[in-house]
Amino acid sequence: MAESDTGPASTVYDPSQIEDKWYRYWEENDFFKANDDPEASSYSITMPPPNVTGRLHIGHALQDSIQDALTRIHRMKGDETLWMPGLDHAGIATQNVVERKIAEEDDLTRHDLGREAFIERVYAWKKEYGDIILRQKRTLGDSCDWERSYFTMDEDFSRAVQEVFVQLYDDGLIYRGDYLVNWDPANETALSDEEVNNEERAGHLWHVRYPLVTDGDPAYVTIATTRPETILGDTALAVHPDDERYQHLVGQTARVPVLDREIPIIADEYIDSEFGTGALKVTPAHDENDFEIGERHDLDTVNVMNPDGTINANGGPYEGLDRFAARDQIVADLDAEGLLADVEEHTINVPVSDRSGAVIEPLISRQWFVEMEPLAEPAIEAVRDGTITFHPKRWENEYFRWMENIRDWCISRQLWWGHQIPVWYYTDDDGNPDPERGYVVSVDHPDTDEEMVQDEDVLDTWFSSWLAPFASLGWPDDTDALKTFYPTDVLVSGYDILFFWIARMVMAGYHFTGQPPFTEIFITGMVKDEQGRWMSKSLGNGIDPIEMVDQYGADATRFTLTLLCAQGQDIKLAPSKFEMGRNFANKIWNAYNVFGQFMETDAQGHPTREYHDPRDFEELEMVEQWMLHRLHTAINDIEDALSRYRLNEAVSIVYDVFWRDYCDWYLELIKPPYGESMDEQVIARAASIFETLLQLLHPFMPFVTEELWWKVRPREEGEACIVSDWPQANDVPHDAATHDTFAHLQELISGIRSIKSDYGVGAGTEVRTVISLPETAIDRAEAMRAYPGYFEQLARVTDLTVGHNLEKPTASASVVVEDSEVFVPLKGMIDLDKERERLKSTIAEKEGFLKSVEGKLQNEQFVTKAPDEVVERERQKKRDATAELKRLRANLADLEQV
RNA sequence: GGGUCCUUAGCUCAGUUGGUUUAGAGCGCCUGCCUUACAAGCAGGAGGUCCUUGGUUCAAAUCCAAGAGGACCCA
Repeated sequence: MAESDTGPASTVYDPSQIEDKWYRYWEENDFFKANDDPEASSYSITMPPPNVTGRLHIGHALQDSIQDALTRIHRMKGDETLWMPGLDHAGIATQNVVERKIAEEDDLTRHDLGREAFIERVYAWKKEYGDIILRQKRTLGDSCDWERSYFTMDEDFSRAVQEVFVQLYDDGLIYRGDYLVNWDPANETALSDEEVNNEERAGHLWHVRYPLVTDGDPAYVTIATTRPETILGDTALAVHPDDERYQHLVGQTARVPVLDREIPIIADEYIDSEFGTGALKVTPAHDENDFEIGERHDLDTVNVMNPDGTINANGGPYEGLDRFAARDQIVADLDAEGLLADVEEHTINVPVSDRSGAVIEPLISRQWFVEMEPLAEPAIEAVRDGTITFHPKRWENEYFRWMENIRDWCISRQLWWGHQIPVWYYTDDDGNPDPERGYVVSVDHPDTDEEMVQDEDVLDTWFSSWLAPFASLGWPDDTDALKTFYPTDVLVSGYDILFFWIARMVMAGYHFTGQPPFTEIFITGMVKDEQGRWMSKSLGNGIDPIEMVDQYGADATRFTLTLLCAQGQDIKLAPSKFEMGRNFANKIWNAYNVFGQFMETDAQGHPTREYHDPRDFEELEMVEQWMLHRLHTAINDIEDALSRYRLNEAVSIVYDVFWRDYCDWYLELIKPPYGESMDEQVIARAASIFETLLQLLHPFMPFVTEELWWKVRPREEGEACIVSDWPQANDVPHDAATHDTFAHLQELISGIRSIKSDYGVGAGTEVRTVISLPETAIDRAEAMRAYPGYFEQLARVTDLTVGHNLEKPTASASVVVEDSEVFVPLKGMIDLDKERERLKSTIAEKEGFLKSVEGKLQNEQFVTKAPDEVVERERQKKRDATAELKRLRANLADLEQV
């Protein structure tokens, strides 16, 4: 915070004074509520349901800022608008945090508690953190329909999940089997391919000698492995059939080192003769490629690992050792026995659990899978034919690549927290599932006399959240909510969950509803820290959005994030960035006072009477006409930016028109002299334009705009900014000719200010100014004569002479603006050398410009091939520059004579 | 190994389908201002081989190719 020694007149905007008040007001008036009305023109967004593991992070704030802006815009446009909130149970992540909590607080494991008691603890956690997150979203100003809020473990939602499982099973798309899966030994559960990341790590390539059973030369086959512990599960050695080095060995038998088990030597095309020694050990139970080789050659499958990553009884002497301890021990033993031929440094790709960070073990396990290819087909087609569009478009490539190479989805998890799989087993006498007797797939307990037990495992979290767009609206029932709001309009999310969630939702949408879940996909960049690193708890470099709201205000936080979010680029963020938004909110707040201080208001600051019909724009001053034209243009530009999902552009347009045009020029000019009052008509128009600007700003800065909305004129109860009509460009009068004249005048004023600054004449010092125009510029001259006050107000020009082809007064500084010349007599203050330098540098600049324009025009190719309008534009530039140069040189020559 | 993105002012980044002056913003910097809305502000300034090299074109920050550096995704 900068220390402030400002006087009592200083009014600093304090967001904390008003934000809660307005949020409560909006909620109490049901403004966020969407009505089911299948006939209505509707707009809907499914909020990516945050998971209940923790607090909101800055990425949520970014995505919410965008979604809420879209929501508010469409609400103002009169659409029946629904922003659908929800919470995700986040199976494995939530189970992890609760396990950690009970370990820390009570020194218990979930097994100590038992399933039921543990689930109770998870629900307690969910209650606490779910509430925190929803409260935090309110703090941001999210205008979602909270009454519809769902949780993926709710009864209704769970029912949808179970129905989907049954339906897919009936469709023949769910199957169960023993396959090699990604096993997370820390969580002791299977994971999907998407939950596994490959990391490059420094490792070793151990060359190991496998003794041949048959005597002879050589006595060994040497293989290379990166995971010696898997030697325990070897069931063959393999070489390439064309590899001459090994052909004679095929069909022989080798001995597994350390264990002394006998295994065959086989030939398989898969072997890469170039890698390692060209001979491969085959461990079907612990390697995907080996598994396939095993299938082809009908090899034994020996699993040597327990679910917790320790070696099991098949590992003989190594039983009970952790896999990495076993690795070290085996290497040591091999070395001792002289079976370790070589050790190389080797970079290996290690699969790592996205959740626990543990090294993943490929393990054969009985799991449930979804066959994905049939689901992918319509999802691919929808993007291909443009039914669904990505913004930015390039993400389509990622989507296609994944969809077209899709692999079956392992959906069962050996966890307690989640949707229990709707599969029921017949039991044996002890009440345990009897594998011989089979199972029934059913949402409810099958309708039989005997007791059946449900599958203990739960479903992958994403197997529920992929249903969000329709399950949140009541599917599988054919509800009015579904009819009104489904398909939804746009999905806003980060690319980190493109496959996990977004792509799967498209598949689910088509398969279960026959429709796309949404038609636009807005992919945001990710928020990184100042150095471009991912924000993480371990690095402690995260930015807490709620802290930012406390410090800078929700409006500032939202504004800044939206402004920085350009077309899917990652955002490097530092807390200081929010100053931009805070300063802007403060600017808006203070701008109101310019005219607001002259309004008659009640104790709340609300006007007590209507000043003017805001649509009556008769007899406008030049600056007012100019301002309206700027506003008109801005509305059009914003609309255009929004249609292309360029929210950062929209925000930047409204920022500029508010600050640069409305505040810097318009307000400065309508401000009355000290002590005088403001004309009522002027107040009314200022308030009216301000009102429209508030509406344009509202979707991005809802609080400060709502607060001021009530201060610009008397309102009926409920006539809030949030539900006001979105501004239409054509409702704003616009006159391009006046606009141009004023724009020219702005340049002249800037010129005068520039001269004053260059000569150290205080901005407040009064000066005389002569403006010379060509005879043809009669209208412009008249306009300037009509508004000498503009020059006085903005440049302290107290004596303005406007004429045609006027003489330059002696000892004056000059600027040339297009066809106009501005002379500021500065008797006694002018420094001739300095003025010469000024003019010379301007001339040099202009000459360079003229030269480049002439270069183009002298190019015959350009003149013949470029479009006429482009050539004409260049010719105009040449004429203008030539004329300006003439005046500049004349001014210089004039100086030389002194 | 395959793919995507990024490289523009001291810093962080905008820059639509190539042509609006010789490229913009915020922050920072320099000068002057507590000018009765705002010092979280106002006015005026300085500051750029648009990564490099080729190519396409009348015209390239923008399109194409190669290279350099960085980030990410997939295998």
